[in-house]
Amino acid sequence: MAKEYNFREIEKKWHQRWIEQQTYHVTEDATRPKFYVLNMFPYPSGAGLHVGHPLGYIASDIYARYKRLQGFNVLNPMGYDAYGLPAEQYAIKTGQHPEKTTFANIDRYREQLDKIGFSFDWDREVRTCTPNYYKWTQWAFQKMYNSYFDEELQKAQPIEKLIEKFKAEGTWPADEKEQSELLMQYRLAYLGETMVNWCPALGTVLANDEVVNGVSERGGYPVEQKKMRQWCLRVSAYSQRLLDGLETIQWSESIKETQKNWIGRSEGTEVEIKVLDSDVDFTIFTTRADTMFGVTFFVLAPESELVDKVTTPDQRAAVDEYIKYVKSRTERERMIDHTVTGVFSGAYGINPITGDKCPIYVAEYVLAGYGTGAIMAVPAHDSRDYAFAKHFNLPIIPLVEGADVSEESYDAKEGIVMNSPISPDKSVNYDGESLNLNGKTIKEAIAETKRFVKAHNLGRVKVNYRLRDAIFSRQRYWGEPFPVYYKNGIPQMIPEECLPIELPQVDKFLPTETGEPPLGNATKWAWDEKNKKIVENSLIDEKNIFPIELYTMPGFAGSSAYYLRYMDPHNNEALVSENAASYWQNVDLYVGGSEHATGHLIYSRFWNKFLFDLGVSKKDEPFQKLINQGMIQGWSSFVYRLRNTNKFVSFDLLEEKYDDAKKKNLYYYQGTEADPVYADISMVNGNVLDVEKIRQWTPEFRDGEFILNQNGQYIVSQAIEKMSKSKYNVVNPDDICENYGADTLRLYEMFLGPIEQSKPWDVAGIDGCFRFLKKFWGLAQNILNNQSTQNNPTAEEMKALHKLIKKVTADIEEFSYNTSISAFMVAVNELSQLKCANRTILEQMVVLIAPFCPHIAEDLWEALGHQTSVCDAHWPVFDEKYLVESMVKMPVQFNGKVRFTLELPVDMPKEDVEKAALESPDAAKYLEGQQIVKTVVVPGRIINIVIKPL
RNA sequence: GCCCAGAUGGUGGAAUUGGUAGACACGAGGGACUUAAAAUCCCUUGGCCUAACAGCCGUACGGGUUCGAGUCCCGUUCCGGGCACCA
Repeated sequence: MAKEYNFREIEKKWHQRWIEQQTYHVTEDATRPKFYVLNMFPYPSGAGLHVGHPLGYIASDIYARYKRLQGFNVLNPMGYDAYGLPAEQYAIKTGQHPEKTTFANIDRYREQLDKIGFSFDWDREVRTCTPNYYKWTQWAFQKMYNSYFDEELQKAQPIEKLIEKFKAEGTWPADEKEQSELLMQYRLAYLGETMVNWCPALGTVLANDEVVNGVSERGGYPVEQKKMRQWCLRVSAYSQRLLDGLETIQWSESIKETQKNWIGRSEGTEVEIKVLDSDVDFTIFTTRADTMFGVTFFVLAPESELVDKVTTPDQRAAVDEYIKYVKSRTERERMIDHTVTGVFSGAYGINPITGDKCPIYVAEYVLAGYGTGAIMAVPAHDSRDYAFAKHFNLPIIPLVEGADVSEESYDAKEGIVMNSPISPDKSVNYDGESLNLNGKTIKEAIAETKRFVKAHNLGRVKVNYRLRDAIFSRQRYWGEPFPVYYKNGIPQMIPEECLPIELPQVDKFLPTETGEPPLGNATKWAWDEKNKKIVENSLIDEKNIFPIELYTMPGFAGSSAYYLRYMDPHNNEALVSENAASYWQNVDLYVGGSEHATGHLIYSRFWNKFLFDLGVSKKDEPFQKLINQGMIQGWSSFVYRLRNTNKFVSFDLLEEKYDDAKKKNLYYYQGTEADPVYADISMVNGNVLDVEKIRQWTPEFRDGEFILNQNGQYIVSQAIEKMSKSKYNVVNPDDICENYGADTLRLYEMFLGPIEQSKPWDVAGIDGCFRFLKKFWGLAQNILNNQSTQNNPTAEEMKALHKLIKKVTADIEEFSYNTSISAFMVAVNELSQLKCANRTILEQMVVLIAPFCPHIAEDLWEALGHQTSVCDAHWPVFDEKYLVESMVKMPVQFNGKVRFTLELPVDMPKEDVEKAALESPDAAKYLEGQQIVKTVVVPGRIINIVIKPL
């Protein structure tokens, strides 16, 4: 009697066995090559795992298991990004300590993850909020504080070197405060008085990547610009290295492109501009040095310090008023509204190339934070300058032959230069040379102008980056505390041997009444410098006892170097030991969402490059290959409530109108507008709502009146959206494990489509994967129960097997798991048809499927008489000879006919191909007793002979 | 506006990278087994025209290169992602 496929029993058995035998425990092993597979670790949210989470974990687990079968020593760890806003907000609401909820969520995650059968080495788990982990986050911060970026060496150096340099130059100030201020301009972690994104609703500052379209990424609250003293990381120092590094790693083009845009390198020229009748001068930055002859005005950013110096007394009032207006506008308003505004400063700048005096304006379209905060305006060839010139009626000088600038500017960087100069006397002579660009291409003209500017000391060639330094402090409780105290307002690092500085207990997680961050609520948060310990605030005397920093670190602090900690998670002496770092090097395969392109993936690369400069990390780039798994979306369902009533109307009864102003459809029922309300997907079958179920769901529906369509059904509308608790469209993996088993879940998630693609979750296809596993199990049972001693696989069996080995191996390497699963389905069908009874074939099949379906593989492996785990088997090696032994490929049945393919020499003429094919002994076998319906010859390659029985 | 990636049956998606378009799966239809259902197995399933064989048309749209194009080139439309007053 063949055993049934009882996945519940099988999976339970092997989950236990894996724990008992420590199957996934990894240690450094110099005799084997390493392979490091990593998933972006999750933030443990209260909603638990949904079916989208495991997608990346399954994909990487398959690869990890595959690599292990190939003989690699594979590190495949998992942990938790445990600091986060939701836990803190929950704490504010309930008073429940964030650690408590976070740990409860982690337990739930772990339980769910364990069901899916991952090969994680849980001994290496990290949680960013535990002191033995964040000790090293604090440590790295202190190292950054004590380092600067040496432009010449292009790497971080100890700050002492810089002090020595200043001393040698004689520029080292005697005053301690001045020393601190000077060094702050160089430290990689520094206190900076900068414009920050301040979010009043969240009560904290945000990094640039945390602000989307002028509102906070989390919650969508307004964000304003505010000048504050904050900890910052000098990420911008590494701009060039971050850019160069992209060339050395295997990431998708689109994500590299996103990072390139974010870093925003632009090569240009800085030119010094003298202000007429004044000793003030300023610098402008341009990438279009060729357009110097077309400058008709200059523009300063409203926030620029130059505005004050340049403004003439008679324009003072107008300028002040304009600045006031600019300050009143939020970041969001400035982003959406691009109407031309500006004011004349009263001053004139002298164009060093033409000698012309041009008015200096102040306008908000010039940004203070980029370049020098001052530009030269060339209205003919820049659309923004053009709009400004038209508005203020300023001259426009075209510089490119054939360019029509009567209606719009000509921004393209193509064409032949003219009017440069417009007449010989319009080009200033420097040391006997004056610039003439006429007749040159724009490219040549840029190069020539750069040379000229440099040669005559009018400015310099300069590379600018858009990448800004990262704001590194947050006014929150649930984050890493800074190991910093203040002595007379000067920051001091708490000695390294005293780390970690543990997050203090507070009774309230809100800011204090005086507006201090939540850590201001701590009563024991002062530093005893002499005794090197944390003491009560009340003891602060500014002599021996000093206040400790109240800010905490942002979310990306703990997630920036976690991959290094996995290498050596229990080490108390170092972030990672020399030995472990040398062995594991860096992550070979990193799997995670592309939404981290300008956040985590930049910070992590920066952090790693810094640690690389320190010699702690062994590779300049942390993640060699990156795969971005797509999002699994959910089907959200909506019911429609008539406005200001408790009536819900079936979707097909509603009238649809498009609203131009809101750019969306509005719905009406007998003239009353109906508003969509989320309905939980568990209450919807197809697109029909279970009215009784929804009545029991929440009070708002209980007494609702449901207006049904003529079939007596309530139809919902559906939309594909991101899976989220608040959209009530979450599908949970536990139910699938319960009903089909983890192996089916793993198979199905991979079978859904290419990993990198986003797709809506749809259970419809899951039966196909489940059926396949049952078939495979059935085939295996037949083989295992076969008593015959003959043990030689037939040529056909070997062909089916090796076709599979070839396909699966190639597909796994390319992460094309869906097609390799198809190949399995074909192979199992073929072997079933061949009535395969061979244990060797089965054995190899089991190894091939082990990465995908580890539970069933383990069970069959054991049934085949093996004592060890299938994880320690060897990946089958493909052998060409089983495929080319015959010229005839496996015949394919279709439409009641049989089709087969012959491979023939490439350069054989068409007629000969046909003749050779029909006469070949291989074909003869198949052609006997058959009628040839049709032959199709693909020149020089393949011939298809379609046959049917006579 | 700029940059990137896409568009293939009723559906999810294959196609050895220029060589039989639609693998595999879902769904649908038909059949077998069964008292019945579930489960399982077999057949059909891009469109048109056919009793059937055969034939014609088909990879968003319009051109082009090629013996041969889903794949390469030019143009258009649509969807997704990133950046967005960055000089």
